[in-house]
Amino acid sequence: MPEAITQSIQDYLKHIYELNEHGGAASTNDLASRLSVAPASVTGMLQKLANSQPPLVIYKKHQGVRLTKNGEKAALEVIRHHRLLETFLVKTLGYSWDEVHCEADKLEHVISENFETRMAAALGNPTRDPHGELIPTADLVMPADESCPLASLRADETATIRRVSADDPALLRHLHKIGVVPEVKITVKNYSEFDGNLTLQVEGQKSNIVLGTAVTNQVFVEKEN
Amino acid sequence: MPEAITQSIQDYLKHIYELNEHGGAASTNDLASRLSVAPASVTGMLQKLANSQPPLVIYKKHQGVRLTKNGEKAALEVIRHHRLLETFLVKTLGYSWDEVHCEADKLEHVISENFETRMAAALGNPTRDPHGELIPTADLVMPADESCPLASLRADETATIRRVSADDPALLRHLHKIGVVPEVKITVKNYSEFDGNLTLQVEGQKSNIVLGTAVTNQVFVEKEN
DNA sequence: AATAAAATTTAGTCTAGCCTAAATTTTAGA
DNA sequence: TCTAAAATTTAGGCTAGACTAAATTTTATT
Ligand SMILES: [Mn+2]
Ligand SMILES: [Mn+2]
Ligand SMILES: [Mn+2]
Ligand SMILES: [Mn+2]
Repeated sequence: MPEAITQSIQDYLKHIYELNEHGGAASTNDLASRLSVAPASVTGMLQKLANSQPPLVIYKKHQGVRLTKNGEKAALEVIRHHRLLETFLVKTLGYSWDEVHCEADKLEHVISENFETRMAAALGNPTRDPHGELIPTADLVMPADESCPLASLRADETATIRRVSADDPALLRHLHKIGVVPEVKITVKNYSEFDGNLTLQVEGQKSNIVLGTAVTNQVFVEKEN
Repeated sequence: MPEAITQSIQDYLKHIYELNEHGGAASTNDLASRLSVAPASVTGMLQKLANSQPPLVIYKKHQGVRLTKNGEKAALEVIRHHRLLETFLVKTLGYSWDEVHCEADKLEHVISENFETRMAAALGNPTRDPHGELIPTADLVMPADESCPLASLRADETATIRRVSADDPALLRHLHKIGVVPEVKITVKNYSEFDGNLTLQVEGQKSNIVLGTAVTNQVFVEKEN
């Protein structure tokens, strides 16, 4: 009797996936703040997910959680929905890339497999969403990500922007305005060792721009080979 | 402090609206069967809706409920979402008219006003959904319905099909196959006073068809003037 | 290694929305 | 008009998923 994967559980799994990608295990507090829920509530849910049949996470007290294979599949299902929806909203309904996140966050739990399939086909089975994030395949495999943080580049390096890992609509609008969007080529003109600022030449833009690490850590690029 | 209109409440209001349209007040049992919920649960919810601030229904024990103006607006909001979504699914994602109901029933609670507006614009502000049902306007007014049941026609009368008020996918597929869909002209060739069967000539179809009252009561037409 | 701070868990509550069983009210038929 | 059936309401309970406050464990700092 596999227990129902509710909307709430889908949100937990999605955020655990994203936290697992970077650091190792996902901590109670990180989950609480991402989910806007009290830490005690997270503990309760993690215990439930760990004891569900089949288990969706591996949980050891005070040491955070990791997804099991089952939990990962369920997470990738939601993430695929989310990223396909974002793409669909932009391409089909003319949303801008700073508006789509909220809408997709609600729709992702509600669409059927039929909807997913039709949407993917209508979009030509895209591999990235409007922010450049990779879309898990229909059989729920996350493609390998070859990109590195823009912050890690130094003077004279050239690279192509692949993805912007930011939710903040104001930042997204700003980046769009200065041309910092996926598939655009950039060249680092200067690196400041004091504050980590990068001076960039952006393909298609007249003047150079300077970005701090708060921004350059959220932009991911692939270096020229 | 206007209380939150949850997904569950939206479903209650939508079904109360539809029951109010036909008979007068909506009964506990009718609501229970439409919502697939125990009658006792309906009673509990009706009391809550009647006591909410502002009240969404007028409820007198043992006499069913009617929507208040506030309740009607909330119901029309959901119905507008539902019918626009059905239209969108057919026009944009290639769904057939027998598939859309389930999907729209989930999405109707989740889309934003932004989504609604963009969708309506993309579709050219349609006035009817794929089944011919009228779509409430953006300011939540339900257009007047001029149609009457096909079952009320008699021999030699000619009419245009306006809407098909059926959920059953199998029936919808059948009607589609025999060309009984909105905006098609039909002529009654024969009425059988014994079983109420109608023999119809359907515009664009080679041979006549015979339909029983179980079907002709769900098809609505406008007579030739 | 000791201790203060931070993170996490436990314990106890709450609410929405459902349920069943029993009681009551309405309605229809003789 | 009486009575049986149908409809509805009341009473009492349950579960998911949240919360707060208090207890405990881990981590960081001296
Ligand atoms: Mn899917
Ligand atoms: Mn995205
Ligand atoms: Mn609306
Ligand atoms: Mn419809």
